[in-house]
Amino acid sequence: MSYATSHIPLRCTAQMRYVSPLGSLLLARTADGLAGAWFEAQKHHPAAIDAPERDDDALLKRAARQLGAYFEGSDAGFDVPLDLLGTPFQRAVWSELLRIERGATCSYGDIARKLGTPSASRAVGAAVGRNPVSIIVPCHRVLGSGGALTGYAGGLERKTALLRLESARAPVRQDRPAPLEMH
Amino acid sequence: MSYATSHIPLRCTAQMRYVSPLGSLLLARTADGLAGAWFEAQKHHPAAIDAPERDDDALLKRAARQLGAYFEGSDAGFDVPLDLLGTPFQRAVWSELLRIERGATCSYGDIARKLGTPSASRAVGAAVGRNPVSIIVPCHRVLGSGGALTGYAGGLERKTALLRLESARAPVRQDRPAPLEMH
DNA sequence: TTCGACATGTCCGAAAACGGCGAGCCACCA
DNA sequence: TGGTGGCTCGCCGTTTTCGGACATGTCGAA
Repeated sequence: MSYATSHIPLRCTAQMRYVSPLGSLLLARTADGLAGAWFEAQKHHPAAIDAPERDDDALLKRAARQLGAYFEGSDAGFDVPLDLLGTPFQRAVWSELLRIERGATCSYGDIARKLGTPSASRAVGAAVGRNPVSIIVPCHRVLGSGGALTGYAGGLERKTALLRLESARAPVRQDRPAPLEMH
Repeated sequence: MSYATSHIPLRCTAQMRYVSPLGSLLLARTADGLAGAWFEAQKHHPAAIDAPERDDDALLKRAARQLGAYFEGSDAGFDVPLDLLGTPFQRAVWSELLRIERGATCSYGDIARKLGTPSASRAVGAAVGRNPVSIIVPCHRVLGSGGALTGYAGGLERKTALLRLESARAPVRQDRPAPLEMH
């Protein structure tokens, strides 16, 4: 059977919707932790999650609260337990993402080197793109080696907005300052 | 992801071993019912089931008890709730199996015709071979159109033994009466 | 500088292979 | 003749296999 993200929904025990300034997010948890945070209609969004919608779930509520603080500019960070379901390689990549500090960025090749497979930068790109927990697992902090945005499952506009919010010394050209909300 | 039987273990919540006169059976259940009963080392036996071994599970205990009665010759039948995980076609085939009464047999083509796909007898054979719940879902009652045994995931000897136990007017040639246990 | 060729893990679609079949045909024999 | 047994071929759902495509980056050749 495939390892694919499509098997995440099978393990989920509850889900909840959180409305962010950048659009609605679907949060999902397993018995062990937060397993998903997908923008509506983003790439690789799971088809359907066979789990009850629970606005009273403690873990999901905490995640939503911390996301709210994040979007208001707090740099308190996140401490929700995660349950990242994927292949060993993907989990290794996602673990590296968690070590990128707010305001910092790195390249796909940097991660490949840290994992000990320096030629796997392209595979790293694929794995980063499959990150199931947007924002909290900061896949938006990974850029091309030249500083190009190169891609984001939720759309490049959201990636730009997140980096700007984090005051990253963004290698992102901005002709004019744009509002946080996407047009 | 594949529909294959290999995803059954993912849903299982408990397992238990039952020792029958024809060999040891691994019983497994999901939240919804009995999902598997496999002979040791039979064809298509799932690799590993990530669920606790619970000898006190009510549903599994009931299944084991009814299997015990079955092997002692009782014709009380089974009333354990089942959760048969498979493709729509497989589930349709397995449902037909449940309608074959004890002591009766039918052919693969018969089932294909009942399903409205009279030319799919070969596909029926494949589906019957994947039956996850041996004995209780009586896949051993299906023979070739000429009465030949043709196959059994647990081995033809067990198929013969089960039919003999059920006193099916077996189209099975027996040179000499054999004991129920396999040699 | 620019261009092309690779390396790398995983997913996805298409295509081929694989069976717990069964009908039809033919050879062979009383 | 009629019956039997072996062989071939079509059938169809599922599994397996295979070839690209990717949120890239390094290296060598022109």
